[in-house]
Amino acid sequence: MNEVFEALAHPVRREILKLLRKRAMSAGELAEHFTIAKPTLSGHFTVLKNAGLVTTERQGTTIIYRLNMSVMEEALAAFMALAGSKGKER
Amino acid sequence: MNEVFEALAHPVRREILKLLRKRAMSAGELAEHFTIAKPTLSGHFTVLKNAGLVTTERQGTTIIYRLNMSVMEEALAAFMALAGSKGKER
DNA sequence: TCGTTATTTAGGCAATCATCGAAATATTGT
DNA sequence: ACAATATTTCGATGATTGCCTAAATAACGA
Repeated sequence: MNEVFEALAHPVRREILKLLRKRAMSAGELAEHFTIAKPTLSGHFTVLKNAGLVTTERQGTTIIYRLNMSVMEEALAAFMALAGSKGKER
Repeated sequence: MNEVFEALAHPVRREILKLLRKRAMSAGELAEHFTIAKPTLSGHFTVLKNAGLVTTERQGTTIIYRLNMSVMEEALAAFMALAGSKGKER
């Protein structure tokens, strides 16, 4: 879970998650939304992947990134445990 | 909000928040729960304070730290926006 | 005012992070 | 086999982080 919180600590990585929330995208498509160099972005992808927040699938020469909702929800639950919300309230 | 996510990225800082969730505590009381040096802990306090996650109040020679629930809830809302939960679901 | 307690600030150091350009790898089409 | 495209890995660099010890600050009581 620590890796998840560390992954969320960078604004670019949070923006990536936000984009993937709408739909899965290739690395190149994601890159169009940022001005930083591709190798830098690729590093961010790796952090998100290691945290389990995204999964990848190769499609020909492109690699599709998609959000891993189950880990996102686990993270949300962990955050709720911190914030004090019971998380089970009707 | 970026400062909040950065503050949450360190396990010691998350543990501090967890402790403060139960009750407000002085810096010294908090320090009893950790093995790291007090100046190091003091640095973590500063990060949490700058993020708005905690507030302080001096009581004589001790300084009381307490959780700032409103910021915690804002952070939770921001997280929900990422995780895709609508946050208003019954 | 002096000594004690609580906490923070200062200074230094090693490790990690974010970034880049260049090079490597993988896949597809010709 | 080669060229083109998509993406990652490598290697370097400057900035930031986390940690420590020592010193400074703040408040109190004798």
